[in-house]
Amino acid sequence: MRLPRKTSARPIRRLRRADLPVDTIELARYLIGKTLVHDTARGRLSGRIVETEAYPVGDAAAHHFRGMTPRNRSLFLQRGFAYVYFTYGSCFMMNVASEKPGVGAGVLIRALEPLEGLELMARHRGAARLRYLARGPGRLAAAMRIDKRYDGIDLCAAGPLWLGAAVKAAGPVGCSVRIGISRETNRAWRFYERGSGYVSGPKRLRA
DNA sequence: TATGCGATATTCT
DNA sequence: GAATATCGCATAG
Repeated sequence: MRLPRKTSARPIRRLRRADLPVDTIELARYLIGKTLVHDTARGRLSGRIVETEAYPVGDAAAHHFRGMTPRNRSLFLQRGFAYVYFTYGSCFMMNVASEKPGVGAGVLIRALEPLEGLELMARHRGAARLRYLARGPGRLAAAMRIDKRYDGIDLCAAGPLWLGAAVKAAGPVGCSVRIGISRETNRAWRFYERGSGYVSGPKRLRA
C-alpha cells in the first residue's frame, strides 16, 4: 500500500551543475519553478523561483560588460556559482553565474514564492505581507538573508545556500523586457511564471 | 493601483 | 563626482 505523497515532507533534491544549461538565456528560463534554499542556524528558508533575468555575453546592461573588476569577478566563474553585490545603498542582489569558466554572464534571481521559513523571512523583512516577502531582488535577498558573504560560493556544492529541483511544476512561463535598466531595454530576457502574485513589476509585465 | 521621489554606499570615471 | 540590475513611503485617482 502506498502512502499519500506529502510534498512538504519530501526532501528537496539538490541540482547538480550538469543539470544547469550553459547558455545564459536557457538557464534563466530553466530556473523558473526551481527552488532556492538557505539552511540557516535558525532553520530553513526556501522558495520557488518565479522570476529571473538573463544578462548574457555582450549585454551592455550587464555588470560584466566592461570586463572583470573586483566587484563582478564572480560572474566569470563557471555556471552555478553565486554573484552577490550591493547597490542603491540598501539592497543585495543575487545572480547565478552562467556560461563557461572565464566568461562573464549570469542570471539575476528577481522573485520567489516563499515555501519554508515564512516567519523568519517576515522577521528579516520587517513583517511584510506574504506576497511581498521576496517580490523583487532586494526583498528576496533580505528575506533569504543573502549578503556579500555568499558572493563567489558554489550553489551546486554541499553548502548552506543551494539550488533545488522543482517542488511544484512551473506554470506557463512568460517572457518580457527587463526591469530597472537603461541600456538594451528592448531585449526580452526576463522570464516569469505567468499570473503568479509573487512576481515583481507592473501588471502588464506579470500577465 | 499607479506614479513620483528621497535614501543610501559602493563602484567606476 | 556621477551613476546605479531598488525599496518603501507618500500622494492621487
